[in-house]
Amino acid sequence: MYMRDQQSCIRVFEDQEKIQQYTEKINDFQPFFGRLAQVMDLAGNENRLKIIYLLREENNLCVCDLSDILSMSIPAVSQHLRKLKDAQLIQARKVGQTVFYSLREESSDILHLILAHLTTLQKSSELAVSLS
Amino acid sequence: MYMRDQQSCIRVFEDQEKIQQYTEKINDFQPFFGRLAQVMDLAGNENRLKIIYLLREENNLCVCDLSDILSMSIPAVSQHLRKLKDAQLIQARKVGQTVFYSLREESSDILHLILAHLTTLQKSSELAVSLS
DNA sequence: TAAGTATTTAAGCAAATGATTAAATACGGT
DNA sequence: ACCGTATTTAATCATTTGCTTAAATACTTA
Repeated sequence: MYMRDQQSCIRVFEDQEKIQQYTEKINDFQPFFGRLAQVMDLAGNENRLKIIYLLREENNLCVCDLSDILSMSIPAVSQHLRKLKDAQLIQARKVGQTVFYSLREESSDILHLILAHLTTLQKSSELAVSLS
Repeated sequence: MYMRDQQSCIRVFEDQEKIQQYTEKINDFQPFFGRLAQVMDLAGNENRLKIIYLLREENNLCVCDLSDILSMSIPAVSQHLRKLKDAQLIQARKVGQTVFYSLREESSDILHLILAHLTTLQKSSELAVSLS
């Protein structure tokens, strides 16, 4: 009498073909899922999301500005900016001793969708307020 | 001679008014940032992103199906599903001893934008392949 | 070249994450 | 009632995250 592997699926009624089809699809588009998940993960931190938002609103903010607006320490902001830069979502431009950050034009398409969505939410919220 | 707080900003040339304006804006829309970051964070895990994608393609998949397709252990899948359910992004329907999961209609708007974007990437990728 | 300012980097740490394994629960058929 | 199947839950653990503090770097100006 052998011990069954409790961790795997046993069910009889499964659409083996459909499973196979999706397995392939997932594999084929693996790079998309990887990059997309990376961007979402970065935007999934509230402070980082705010940074992204602010950089879109005002395209040249320095570390100090972000620190003031978000009430975060300078190193904390700097470390978030580094991650965003490593992922090619933002770029830095140094002027004197000040470093201005901005969104990269070629940053992820999905980032622009997200930002556009945020703006939509804001607009509709402002409308609601102005009507009340 | 007092010790200056190295952690805060000192600069003279700052647009105090702009800083103030954005500080308020960020505060006003805090709930949006919170929810949006939550959704992005959930979608920011590659396996979870794939689960979301699959649930959109095939609206009734059980834990076993997802486990098979993604080559993940059943408990791992189950725990991801729990997080998505807690965040109101998906729902469960029990039939016998099988639990079918599906995207909630009222799930986040941004989730649909993201999925639509994924589909777009796929389509253009398939087109590229078919032309080559 | 010394002092001040803006930023980055490094080290340390508490908390969160995502998996694994084992046990519990729920339901169906015999 | 018992056994098998589907799923969840709990305990555990290594890894990652995001902050803090302190030190290093870079640039400006007196």
